[in-house]
Amino acid sequence: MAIEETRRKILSVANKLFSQFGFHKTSMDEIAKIARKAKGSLYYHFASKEELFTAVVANEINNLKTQLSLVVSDNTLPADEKIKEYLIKRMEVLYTSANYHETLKADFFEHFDFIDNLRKELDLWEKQQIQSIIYQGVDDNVFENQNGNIDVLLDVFIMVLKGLEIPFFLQNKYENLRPHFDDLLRILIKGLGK
Amino acid sequence: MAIEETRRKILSVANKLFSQFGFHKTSMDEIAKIARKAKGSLYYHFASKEELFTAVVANEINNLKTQLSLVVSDNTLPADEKIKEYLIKRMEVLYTSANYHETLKADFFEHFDFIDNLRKELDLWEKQQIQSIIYQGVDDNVFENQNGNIDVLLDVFIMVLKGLEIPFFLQNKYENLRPHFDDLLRILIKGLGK
Amino acid sequence: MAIEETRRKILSVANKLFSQFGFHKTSMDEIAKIARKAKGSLYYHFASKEELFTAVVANEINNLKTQLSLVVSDNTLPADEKIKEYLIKRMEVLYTSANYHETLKADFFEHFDFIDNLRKELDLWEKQQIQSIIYQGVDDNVFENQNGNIDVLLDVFIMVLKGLEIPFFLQNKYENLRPHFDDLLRILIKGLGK
Amino acid sequence: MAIEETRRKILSVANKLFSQFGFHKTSMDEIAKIARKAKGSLYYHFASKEELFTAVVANEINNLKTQLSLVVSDNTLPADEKIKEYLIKRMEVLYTSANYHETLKADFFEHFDFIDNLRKELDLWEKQQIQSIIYQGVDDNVFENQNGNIDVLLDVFIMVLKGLEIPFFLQNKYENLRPHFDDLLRILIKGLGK
DNA sequence: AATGAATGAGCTTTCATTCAT
DNA sequence: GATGAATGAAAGCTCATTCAT
Repeated sequence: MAIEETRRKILSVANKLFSQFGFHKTSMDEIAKIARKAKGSLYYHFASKEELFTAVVANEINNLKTQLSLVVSDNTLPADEKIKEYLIKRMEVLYTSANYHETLKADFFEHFDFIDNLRKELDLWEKQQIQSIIYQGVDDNVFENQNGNIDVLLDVFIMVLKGLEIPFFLQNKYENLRPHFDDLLRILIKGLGK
Repeated sequence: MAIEETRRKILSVANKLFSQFGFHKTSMDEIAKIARKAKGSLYYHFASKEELFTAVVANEINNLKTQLSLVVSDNTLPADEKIKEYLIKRMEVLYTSANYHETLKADFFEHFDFIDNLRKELDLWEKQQIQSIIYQGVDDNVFENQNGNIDVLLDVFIMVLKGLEIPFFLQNKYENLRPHFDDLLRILIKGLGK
Repeated sequence: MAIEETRRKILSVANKLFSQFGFHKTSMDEIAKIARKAKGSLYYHFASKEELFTAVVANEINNLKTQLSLVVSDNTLPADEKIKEYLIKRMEVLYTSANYHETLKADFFEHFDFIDNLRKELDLWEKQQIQSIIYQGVDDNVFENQNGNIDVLLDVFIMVLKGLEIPFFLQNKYENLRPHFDDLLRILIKGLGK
Repeated sequence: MAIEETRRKILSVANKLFSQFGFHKTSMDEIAKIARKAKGSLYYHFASKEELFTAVVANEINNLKTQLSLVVSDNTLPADEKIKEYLIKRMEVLYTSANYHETLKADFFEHFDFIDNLRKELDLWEKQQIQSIIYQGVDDNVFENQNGNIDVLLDVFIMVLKGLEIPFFLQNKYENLRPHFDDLLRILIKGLGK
């Protein structure tokens, strides 16, 4: 119990600091001080700064998955609305998952290889989810069949989806652009739809 | 002349290293060593590491603007094709502008204020270019009038545009996704179009 | 215990080097090397070079206060002899407090604000001590009442007192001038006295 | 002419900057920039930073000597008033000779050997001046003969004189203490006098 | 399980000085 | 006489990591 408590405390403080100041500008020293733990303790629980950061990000990815699963498995929604819900929920969760942004930094920008696996796993998982929605949409005659070339449609959609992470969240334009959400989705769905 | 040569050499080496290793992992020491200049010389020409980085990015932004201007001012293209060309050219230039990616890091990620102005200026400039294309498209009856609410359309388009920077280039998926370009554009244009 | 040992070792080496070469010409590198500690260790114990220097000076000031207190509280001495003893003891202690001289540099010369507080505190403390001696002297009818304007007398005396720090010690003229001490004091006391 | 003009300009700017920021915190770069001269020009006229500083100080010492000579050679004054005038004039000139203070720093504190000669020369010169005043005073029966031991009296007086440089000027207490001047002098003269 | 003192490699930056022109 | 580009040694400081306890 005590050990779990310490680990949790460290993770919690690390989460806050990494998201506030970024990976580089957050030092192990500061995490230790704010968590009221010895610096050595951080290394007892996490082999390195990178591993600590990875653990923090893993937490948020799990949270994102949980939330999105609820949408995907909601069978009361038609495919076009479901994909809209998926997008909105995704944005909302990411908006509060500050460290996932750090993942972006790490993965895209800083060439932090140590985060790669988490990213790739999530990418794959999301692709599967959206695939299932699109298949549902094609089955239900909501989406165009795309001449059977659904994989391309899927790739494009994911591409846009992930692309939106940046302007929406990293630039802190969520509030500004939230009102345009419907327009965006209309255009995307129209592009997808029959 | 000699001074220009030195400056160019430093910029050139800095460009290569920054794009290869990122801002943080590139040290002034290494830039100096590879450029075969004294470390002090870097500081003679650039007041700080940040200023050197800024100069590198400014170069690439100017290059990007020059290339895009050619597309925008090409009056032989209809609006829908012009916007397609704009997007493609943008991707191509960015693909070879490795340090613009560093800008992204700087701006989005590390909150490097010193790059802010360059980014904002470019954002504004691009918005104006695309605005002119969309207006042309509405005038020529190629795009829907959007009930006169062209600004929203503009915001959404730019949002997608900028969002695409990430998955396409920073993940080095350019080659993978290049074949899907037409599909993406079809969907986007269809979303925009009448 | 170990930590105290390390701290003391650093302080001791810093004391020696600062007094020998001055604040500027003593580098943290050299202190570390001579103390056989890692440079990082200096920064573990002292946040900055300035703080280390301040700690060194604080030590000497405390020592000075302790020594002078013995004189002031010695009630077997009449005021004129006590003030003479005070002056002599002051000179003697300062003569071996090489880094207090650095304080002078810091305070007077280099305008090092970070030493200001220590200096001011000491100034105030000394003023109080001497004030008590002079009051005693006036009470005991050893010193002239100065028409009740003792503060002026006090200021002048302290002025001379502090002024003497320089020629006596910083110019290493202690040995040369030590023999003239009695003459100096005779003149000063005569100036003060009835 | 032009060459003299350049030299003068450099000296003038150096004087201002050294006195404002001190020797260490004034860089050759800044002197060159403010003097609107190339850095290389400073080295054409002065072999090193130290030599430039020395030249600046030499100027002020000459000025001090000139002013004090006027007092010493004024034969209308009795010795006690002359010594008072000497002290006052000395203070006044020093108060406006900011770089002489730097000399003090350099000589006393920073162990700048390169300034030593100037200091020693001035010390000797002043000792001669004051000696002549005291001899005049003894001759005129204004000062006590001190049992023929005038050298001691001389040393003590110079000691106090130089000691006063610090509290009066370097601590910027000139204005504060100017009103106490008469009291100080009264005490000193009383100590010296019959 | 936890501590925290100690480490050392690495960083950016400063600046007096040199020298070809 | 004057320039200013170039130098390189040195400085203060940071921080992830280790390890004896």
